[in-house]
Amino acid sequence: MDHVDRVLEQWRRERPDLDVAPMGLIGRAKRLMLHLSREMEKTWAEHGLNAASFDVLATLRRSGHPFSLSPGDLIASTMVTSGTMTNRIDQLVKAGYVERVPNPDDGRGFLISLTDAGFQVIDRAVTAHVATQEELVSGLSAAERKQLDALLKTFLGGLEER
Amino acid sequence: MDHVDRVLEQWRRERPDLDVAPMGLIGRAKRLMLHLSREMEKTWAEHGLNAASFDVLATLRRSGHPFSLSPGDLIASTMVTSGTMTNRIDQLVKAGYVERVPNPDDGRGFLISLTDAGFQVIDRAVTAHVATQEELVSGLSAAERKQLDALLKTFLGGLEER
DNA sequence: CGGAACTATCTTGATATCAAGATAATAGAA
DNA sequence: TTCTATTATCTTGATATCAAGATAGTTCCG
Repeated sequence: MDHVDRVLEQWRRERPDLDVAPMGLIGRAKRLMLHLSREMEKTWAEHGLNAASFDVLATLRRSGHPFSLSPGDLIASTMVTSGTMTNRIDQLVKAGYVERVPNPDDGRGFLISLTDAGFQVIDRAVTAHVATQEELVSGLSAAERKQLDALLKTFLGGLEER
Repeated sequence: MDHVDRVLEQWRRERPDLDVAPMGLIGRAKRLMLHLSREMEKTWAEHGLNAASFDVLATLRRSGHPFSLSPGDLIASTMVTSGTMTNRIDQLVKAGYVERVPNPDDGRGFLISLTDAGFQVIDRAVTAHVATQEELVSGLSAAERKQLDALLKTFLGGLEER
């Protein structure tokens, strides 16, 4: 009997005409992400980062050498608007973690490039982040993790193929 | 090979020292919630609501007669700060969906009470919302839903019991 | 009873985000 | 080439949120 069960119980009493099973599923997923996000946020904070800055730096880092992507590439990877990305990049430039260099192939744009400091901070942060994630999933057995991952993939696949 | 698989592949190439399996699981859950949230938002918008206002009105509605809770109760249910709740209530008062009445048992506080208009809008909105959720989970079989719900409950239980 | 500690809510100031529009450069058709 | 449509990015204005502090009322100890 968790929080979601109590919510469903209330709805069944008040609106017995509704089938609230999908609400339970989605409600648990939402609440789960809330917990996970808050825990991961702590790890990022230990490295002076937050979800936004980690997201951008990690995208650059994992893209491999020369650790440079256009704002447009970053927007596509991170699913935020252009205004949001401009703001994120401004802050990372101010922190000295990335540089804006003119895009040699397109005079309208820039390439956002990890600095040495940026590379170092994200490499340390991602190591800690992976350890935090391992800790967060430690309540599930290996079999459960595999099963859950497969179900999430199926679910996500149905939504992304539209 | 979905978006998350591509991210993991990049990390395995760049940081083969890291075990990124938990990142895959959490990444899929996050991306799933992003899709689900955006779809549910559309339904709320059709009723002039958003996630915040739906959240408050639904909490009042499912609490049952007399559809009144204190701001403190609403804060506890919705996991937001007091400043956020004050703002949400202000907007709902302005929209005519709730009223602030002095709490007869505690002179410091108020009770937030659904108006008739508020009751009607949330009752219609929640009906549509449940239909949207049913549609969103339709890519999973009944057995898959049950299995997923059980795994999420286990996962969430491990995190909430701390 | 009187005052210290606590509680409920609101206020303030800062931040992140988005949608829509502005700006500047590129690409493609005639 | 030259004009138009498109694209990449930044700017602007509005909104939601949070953390920290202010305010007013309640509780409880002595």
